[in-house]
Amino acid sequence: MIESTHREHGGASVDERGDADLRQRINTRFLGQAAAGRLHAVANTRPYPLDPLAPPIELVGATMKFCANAEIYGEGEPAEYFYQVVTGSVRTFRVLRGGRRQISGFYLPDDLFGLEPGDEHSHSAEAIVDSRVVVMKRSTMLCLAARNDNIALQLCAVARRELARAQAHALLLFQSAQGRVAGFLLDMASRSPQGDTIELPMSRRDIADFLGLTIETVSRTLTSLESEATIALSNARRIVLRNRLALSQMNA
Amino acid sequence: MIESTHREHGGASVDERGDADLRQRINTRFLGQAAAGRLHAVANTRPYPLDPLAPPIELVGATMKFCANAEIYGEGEPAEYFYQVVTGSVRTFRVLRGGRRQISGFYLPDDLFGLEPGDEHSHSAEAIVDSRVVVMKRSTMLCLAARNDNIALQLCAVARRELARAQAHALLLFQSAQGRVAGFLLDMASRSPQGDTIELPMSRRDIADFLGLTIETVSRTLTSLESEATIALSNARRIVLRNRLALSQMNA
DNA sequence: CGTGCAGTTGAGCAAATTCAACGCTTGTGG
DNA sequence: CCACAAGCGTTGAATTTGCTCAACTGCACG
Repeated sequence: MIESTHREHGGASVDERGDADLRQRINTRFLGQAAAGRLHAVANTRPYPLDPLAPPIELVGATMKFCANAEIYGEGEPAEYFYQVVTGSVRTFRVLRGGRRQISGFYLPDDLFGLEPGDEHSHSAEAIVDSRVVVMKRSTMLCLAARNDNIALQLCAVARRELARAQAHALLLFQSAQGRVAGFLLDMASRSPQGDTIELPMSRRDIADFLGLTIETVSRTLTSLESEATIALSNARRIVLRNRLALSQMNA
Repeated sequence: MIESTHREHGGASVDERGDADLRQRINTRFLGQAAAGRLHAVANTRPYPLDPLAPPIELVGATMKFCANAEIYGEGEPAEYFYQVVTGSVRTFRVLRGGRRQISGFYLPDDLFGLEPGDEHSHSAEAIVDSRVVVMKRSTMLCLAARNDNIALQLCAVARRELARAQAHALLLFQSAQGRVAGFLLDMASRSPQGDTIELPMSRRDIADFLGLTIETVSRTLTSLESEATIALSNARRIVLRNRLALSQMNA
């Protein structure tokens, strides 16, 4: 009964094998979530049909589904879990004074996220498109880490990777609009399974809020790059890199 | 003989208790350093008199002295050590295409630095003013960590703090010139021992390269803040916060 | 066949950079 | 002691960049 309720209202579902505590938390979280309607995230938050297939549990945790724009966690909440994208994609962000939004990272399949410097989330996380996410209890991981040095060091490695990502982001923000877009495209391409073809899951607004630009500037920069034959825009969400060298020269 | 050589040419010295391996490395490093003369860091790199007093070793390591603008480590070098500021201050940075420089962080007494995501330094580090720095061998720390879970978790904590710092930096870079300067001042004040009075160790160029602005914009913004009575500039390197509220409103 | 949303394009404007000059302090040498 | 060069910081004017506001296109959905 509880499960059917959150399926109708929450935009998130948990596979059957999740433990009771986790399910409880998920229900309390997502019952109130659809009504939140935060900035830029009001549309398309509809119930999502429960996937009958249980996806493989990659680590200690349960797999959850989030439909597009559903909140995974919110800024200020206690950071009790780690997350890993299975399918789909996720954005993490903060909302600044004046309603502006800073997206701090995009997470694609296999990426880990939710590792916060403190005990509570300094960012919010939302699914960009319908996504499956593995949820791991942080205390369980730390408990394992206490018994297994290797896991502790792996956690360390995750933190360091996240640090590298944040530094790369700062590097992007140092540059001109063209440099930022070029760097973003190169990064996305390096994470894309299809080499030079990028399938963007996120909107222009997301890109703009990640790069610290306006959607107009992002759009103009992309069309300018296309007119120079540096990239090709098959459609708005599908970009092919035609001249990586030119892009890297704009970036660094 | 080796020691006298590096004292004359290197701008760095190591206290007597440093182990032989460390001394060897330091000598090879700093013999060639004075001639490097990198961007923005050519002036005032003279020999520094050896301090006869051995400062307390706070962690597993040796204390070294660096005179103003001396290089502590360089981008691309293997990251074999962690560092902690004892006195003075340190900047870490990368040099971008076109000769621009991105300062990624300022480190004041007690701050740890040199924790890199990979096995080699992704940034360079330089003393801003004459400084004393504790140097700890990374492998020693990791070895300790392997035997002591607590140390492993502490290393994790350091990484997470560094992550928070990088995220805060990205947040700064998202804002207007005024917002960046305001955020910078608030951060420096929060790390200052004297409350509202900030004694800046770094030049306008350093600040500009940290905030992604030009020195002119930094200067203009500061004088503008002073004319609004938000801050007072006793002299160029000494700033007093007069209206923290106004600053925080500009920042977030 | 509208309606609504995402994306693009254009014109005018504000913000920050560039280029240039100037003041202040400091250290050097006559 | 003064003259003077060198750095650092500030100020001004012109230019460039990216933003704001607005219109318009294309596509998906009902």
